Amino acid sequence: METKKMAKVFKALSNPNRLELYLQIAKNHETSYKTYEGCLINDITNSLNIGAPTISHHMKELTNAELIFTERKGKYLVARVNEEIVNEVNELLKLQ
Amino acid sequence: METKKMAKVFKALSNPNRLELYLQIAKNHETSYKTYEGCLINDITNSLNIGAPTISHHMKELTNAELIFTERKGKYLVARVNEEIVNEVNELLKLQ
DNA sequence: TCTACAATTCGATAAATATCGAAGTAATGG
DNA sequence: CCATTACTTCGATATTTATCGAATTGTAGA
Repeated sequence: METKKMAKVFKALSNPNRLELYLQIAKNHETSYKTYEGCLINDITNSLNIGAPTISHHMKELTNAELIFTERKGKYLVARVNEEIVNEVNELLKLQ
Repeated sequence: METKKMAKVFKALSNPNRLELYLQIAKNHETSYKTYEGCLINDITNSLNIGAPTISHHMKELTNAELIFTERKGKYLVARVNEEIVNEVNELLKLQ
């Protein structure tokens, strides 16, 4: 991948609250690997110390960097990590 | 590592020019693994399309995020990646 | 249909940031 | 010493960004 796109991914992870948001989405990915339906954003909103508009903004950034996919389930928003791009990041940062 | 420190690392990599700078330092790390003395910043300055003051600023950001170590060799500045922190980043991003 | 809840949009604002040119420092080699 | 080269510091600026409150949209359930 080109540097510019990668930089965008890193920028998406560069804000503490947004990184926390991403990590919770990724964590949920792990814990419910088999029956994975996605992570409920509403749960995260209640645990992070920022308002809903800001969460919404951060979600857009993560989506825009293609780190996650989102989908509406009824009145809830669910998110899943984009494994492919995360693997690319890991490749880029791997030493030797 | 705490999220806040990690976010700082990602922020350091979030600018295209600075990411390029880091990647060149990391690449030099690979190619001269045995006899590694560090990467000459002057070579990079000539290959990137930004001025010396900006390079200097970016170097400070990378250093501040502890992604690299720098050392003066005569009139040149040399840099080496901080393997430890890069490994931590990889751990954090690893899926499952 | 009314209420409650989840999420988004909008507009505003304070803070951070990338970049530059000019001037300064420091080291090298004549 | 003097000139050259490498890098840093400073001050300025235009742009981006994180966050908020208020208002809005959308969904579910009574």
